[in-house]
Amino acid sequence: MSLKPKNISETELALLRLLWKSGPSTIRELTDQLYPAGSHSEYATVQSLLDRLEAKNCVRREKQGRVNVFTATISRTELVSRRLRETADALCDGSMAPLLSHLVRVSDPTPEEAEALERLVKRLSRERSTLGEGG
Amino acid sequence: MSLKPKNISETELALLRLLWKSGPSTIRELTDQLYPAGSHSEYATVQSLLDRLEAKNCVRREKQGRVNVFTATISRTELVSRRLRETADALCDGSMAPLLSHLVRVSDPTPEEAEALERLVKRLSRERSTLGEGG
DNA sequence: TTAATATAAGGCACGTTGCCTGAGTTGTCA
DNA sequence: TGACAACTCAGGCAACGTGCCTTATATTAA
Repeated sequence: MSLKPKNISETELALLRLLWKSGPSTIRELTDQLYPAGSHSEYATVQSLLDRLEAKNCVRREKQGRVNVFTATISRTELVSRRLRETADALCDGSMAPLLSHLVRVSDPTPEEAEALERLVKRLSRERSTLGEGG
Repeated sequence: MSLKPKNISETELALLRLLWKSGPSTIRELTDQLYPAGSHSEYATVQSLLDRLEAKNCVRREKQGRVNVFTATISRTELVSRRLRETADALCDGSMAPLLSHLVRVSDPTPEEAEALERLVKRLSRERSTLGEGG
């Protein structure tokens, strides 16, 4: 499983965002948020999207009474990590360093942010031992 | 044009990588690198890919004599930038900060790299005025 | 001329994506 | 009981992207 993390489409991501924001939800709750005027067909659309997200190991369904409650099984951070790695692999020979330096350069850093980064780096050198988990 | 920067596929990216490495090239040269045993059909495949890259404003063709010479019109850095922005928009409400802090955390920094980062940050506070070009 | 090479135009099979229909199941209420 | 609503599941469809290929048309060299 999870040999090749399949791509997640825009609409699927919209559902994940809802799940991250609202926590475990039913199809009905998700449909009402994604398609406020949604009828049966929109409901089925959300179901299809959830089916595919489940196949991609991004959500888990759980029968509660007679309804399914869906929970995100992948975190925002995990997806961020995955996308950064994909970018590094595709464009930087797998190295994250160019991404990092690029971000530092273009992230429109105010003086305070630059300071924060500096603090982050300093904190890093203390916490180094507890890290190393790349997700 | 370039309203919505279209996605660039894996194979298209392979061509861009060649153009970045070798500079302006003919279809023949690109085909020989991408499909070492390539015949007519592979040549046409490369042509299709270049057509699409041209439509996406990623390469430019220029007739030199009777052959077309293709040049990348988008840089690796530009693509990195675009992908980071897409990730930030899709997952972090448009903010680059989470990407940055994530990268700092997971980029498996050795003490030397941490130092380098620190230097980067310091250099940043000096160079800040000359930056701000994001695209 | 013939042969080789470059180009252009167009199509094809396959997978993904967003959306939808139809049928069956379960629960509620008169 | 029967009518009705809501939930679920199976399946399909059109549009698009992608990688690949064929055919036809120039252009050049032998």
